[in-house]
Amino acid sequence: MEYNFKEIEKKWQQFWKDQKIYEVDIDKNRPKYYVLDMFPYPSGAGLHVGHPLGYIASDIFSRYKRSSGYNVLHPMGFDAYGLPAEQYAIQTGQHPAITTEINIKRYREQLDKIGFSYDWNREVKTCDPKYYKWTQWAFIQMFHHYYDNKANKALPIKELIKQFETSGTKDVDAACTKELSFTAEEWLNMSEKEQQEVLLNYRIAYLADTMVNWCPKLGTVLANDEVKDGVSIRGGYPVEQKVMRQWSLRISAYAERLLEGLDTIDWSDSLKEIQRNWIGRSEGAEIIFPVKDSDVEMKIFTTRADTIFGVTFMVLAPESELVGKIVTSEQKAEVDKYITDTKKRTERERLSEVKKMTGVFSGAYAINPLNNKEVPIWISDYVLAGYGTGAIMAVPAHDSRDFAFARTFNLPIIQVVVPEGEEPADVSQWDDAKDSKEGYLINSGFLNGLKVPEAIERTKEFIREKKIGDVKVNYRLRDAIFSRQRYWGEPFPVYYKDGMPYTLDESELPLELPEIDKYLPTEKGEPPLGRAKNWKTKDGYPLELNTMPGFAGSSAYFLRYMDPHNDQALVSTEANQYWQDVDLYIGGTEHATGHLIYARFWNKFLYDLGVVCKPEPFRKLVNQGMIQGRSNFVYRIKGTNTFVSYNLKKDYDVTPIHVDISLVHNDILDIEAFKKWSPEYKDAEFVLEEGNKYVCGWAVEKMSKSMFNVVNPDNIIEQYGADTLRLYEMFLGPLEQSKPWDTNGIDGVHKFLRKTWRLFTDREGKLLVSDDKPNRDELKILHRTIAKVTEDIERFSFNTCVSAFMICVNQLSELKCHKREILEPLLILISPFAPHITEELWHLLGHTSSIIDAPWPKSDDQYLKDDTVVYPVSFNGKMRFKLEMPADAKKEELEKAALEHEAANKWLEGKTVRKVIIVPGKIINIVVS
RNA sequence: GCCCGGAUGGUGGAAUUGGUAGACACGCAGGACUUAAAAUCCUGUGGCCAUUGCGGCUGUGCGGGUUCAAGUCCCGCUCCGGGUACCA
Repeated sequence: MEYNFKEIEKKWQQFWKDQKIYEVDIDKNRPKYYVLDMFPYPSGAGLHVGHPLGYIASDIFSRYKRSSGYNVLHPMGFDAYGLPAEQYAIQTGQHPAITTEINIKRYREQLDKIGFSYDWNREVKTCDPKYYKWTQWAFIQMFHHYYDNKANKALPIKELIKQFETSGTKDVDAACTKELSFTAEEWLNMSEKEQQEVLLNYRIAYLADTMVNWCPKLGTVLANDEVKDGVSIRGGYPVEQKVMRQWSLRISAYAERLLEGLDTIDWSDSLKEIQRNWIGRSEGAEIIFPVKDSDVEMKIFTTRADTIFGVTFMVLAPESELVGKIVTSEQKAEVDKYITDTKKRTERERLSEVKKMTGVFSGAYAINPLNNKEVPIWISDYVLAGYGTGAIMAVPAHDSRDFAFARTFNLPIIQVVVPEGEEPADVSQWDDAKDSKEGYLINSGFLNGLKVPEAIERTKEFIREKKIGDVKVNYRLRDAIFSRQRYWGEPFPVYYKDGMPYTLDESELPLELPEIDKYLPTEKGEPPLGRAKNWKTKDGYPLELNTMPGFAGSSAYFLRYMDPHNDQALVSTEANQYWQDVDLYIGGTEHATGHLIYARFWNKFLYDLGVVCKPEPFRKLVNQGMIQGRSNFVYRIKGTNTFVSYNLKKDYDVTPIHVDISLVHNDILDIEAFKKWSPEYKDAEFVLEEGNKYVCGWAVEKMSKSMFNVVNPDNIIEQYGADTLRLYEMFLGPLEQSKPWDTNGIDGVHKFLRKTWRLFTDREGKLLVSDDKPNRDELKILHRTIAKVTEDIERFSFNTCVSAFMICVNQLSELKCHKREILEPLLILISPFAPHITEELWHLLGHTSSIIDAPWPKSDDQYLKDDTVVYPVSFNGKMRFKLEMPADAKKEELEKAALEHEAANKWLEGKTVRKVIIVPGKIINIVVS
């Protein structure tokens, strides 16, 4: 009987399902281990071979941990809300819930065929009301909490109200949108509406007028991580800046904790670095510059307070509130025009014209508090309203943007830092600002002669003494815009009374997404929910029309898996205490600045509330590399329907066109199939090369439908089986590396499985396995494999595990070893990688329970050591011959044996031995000259 | 620009702490079995030179260095990939 993967895989997948093998529960007698995959967004295209890479790795690890005695939680679900389903709904009128359900079903079928050990009983879908009830619940909690900087955690907003009632803002130190100042009396005299407005300034989930990324084409605002290079990540549509009243989450309050937490978790350095950059902590000073002939003060943030004597002008962001207060009547017209002009520029235009400086003089002057000099205040969009105070002191000599601005508008430049080993230079000769990280100060009054770090300290002291500013830490991380003007997302549990937002009572959750007639904004320009009939509370108050963004549903799903059917809480204390946190999270690095920040924030908030017991949700995180596609091209001669083969194309003017890789084998085009592929090519003609072949070009690109290079796992499974797919994806190379999909090596791993099979049965299907005692050689092969594979799984080196299996099976085949004592442990080792074939053989050996619960074999040291060591003997570092010696040979014996070996003569002749280096068990190196 | 990765045969890759570079697999070449094919098995396979034999030289992107010994460590570059960018 040959290895029949089709029958075997179907049979055992059914068995696992029937026996509920993968369902887990709290078991206090066993340690827990939580292995999580980033759940997929179920797109219409289905899974391609890139998706399962991480899933296979995590599945191997889960099975390995389970076999090692852990109670393993390994769940899966679907990130089911999102833009593509809604865009599709707009085009077809089909309800996104229907397409989403169809796509999920297809994903599920594809996943099931690969043989994953998911506990599907714990499946979550973010669009399921039973699930999003808890997304809404968390939002309500955020609405009713504020961030207390003294306690350094979220506290109930009731506490803040109490403080307002007794002492106003006097002792309040809370994260807020705008610094407010009022007395208890003033607070008590405010109307309810005014009080609510004040509270929004402190709530962790708050509504405020903020500068947002507005994408007209998608008809919605986007968060910072959803925009790149001035266009939306989904769809690539232009994005502009606009002030809108939007929900935001005060994630910036957690910036420091999000940064510090990185030091406590086991993530790749690159991922941590991306998050650190995104959080963007910078230490500096806030300094107040009074405005001349006015009581307005200009507060600026700088990391280089020491260069303050080099300030020759100030710059305000066009959006800054100060602009209106300081602009002089003579300059007003010009300033207004500039502001209108900058508003019209899209984010993309701003970015593409980085080098071109624009700006306008405000007419006002600021006074440098250190030397009392007057400097002009300019307005320019190179200063961002959202960072720091939206105003800067410009030091053109040492900042290239300020330098460019000064040159454009002919403003003076004063050098204040001279780099080590240089002389003060003539600034008019410079073509860029001078680096000022190291050096000493000049033209700087009391700072003259000081080194940069000393000067920074002195300036800070001075600022504090004179009370003209303060030392301050700034973060780049902005609050997360949380509203989307979209249909297919979680509704906010919010209604409006007198224009102010209030949350629904928890008992009214979930607030279900209503049906609407069209998935488009209303005529009045309201979001799609404006079309819903009766979209109001039972008391008649209108409900929020925005929905939540994609990251809402994925921010706490890892907690829900711990207790997915609980309708009383997001997660019970008992379940959370047991499962605690994710021990291993595998997923792509593309979520570094989105999901992985939001989820950490969300978790920390719940930690502050005492809902969860761990401050960090993902203890270890491994990024799997991308599997890229290998695309093929045909070359059409411009203006014709004639295609020219790859090696002849240089003689023609051609356009490369992607061709579906299923029409190409080893880069040779199947011409007939190509003609049938599209009516456009029915009458195509071809210029062929030698052998009448049409050779295609190729490139490694992203795997995507539009490139016609998608490889579907179902086809591979059909041809080779799931076990081969699993092994091959691992064999391809290190998990974390990106690599193009190429089926060239797949025969090798398939052959390996057949070879493994043949250790157990002969051609007729008769079991060959015997109960004979294994000899030392066989035990050595086994135990070395156990040691190697165990170690390699622990360090996520799955590709080397596969080669270790191959070596082991090759050696056992050579020895014709069919002994149970060897083969049984070997099966267990292979089972996490190839669960189906090993389950079949396991049962053939007479077992009746699943191999997944067979205890992981332990290697025995006595088989790992050899009695002898084959020493490489080198002369001056070059290996010349090998010498077999007893493992316990002394250094002197080794030296003697090496020097007396006959092969050594040749290398010793006419030379003097200077030194002999012996590393026992490793190497002998003889230094001669 | 800045930050982080990476570069090893025809190909994917291995070498975990500085200690035999190229494991394992693909591909290729030759052979066995077979009427034939498939399947399977065996041999060879970095380059150059010598092949009558032992063998020798060279070789991990480039240039230098440390060391008895460097793919691995240090310095300087080149190229590729990723992140980020008027962040003061």
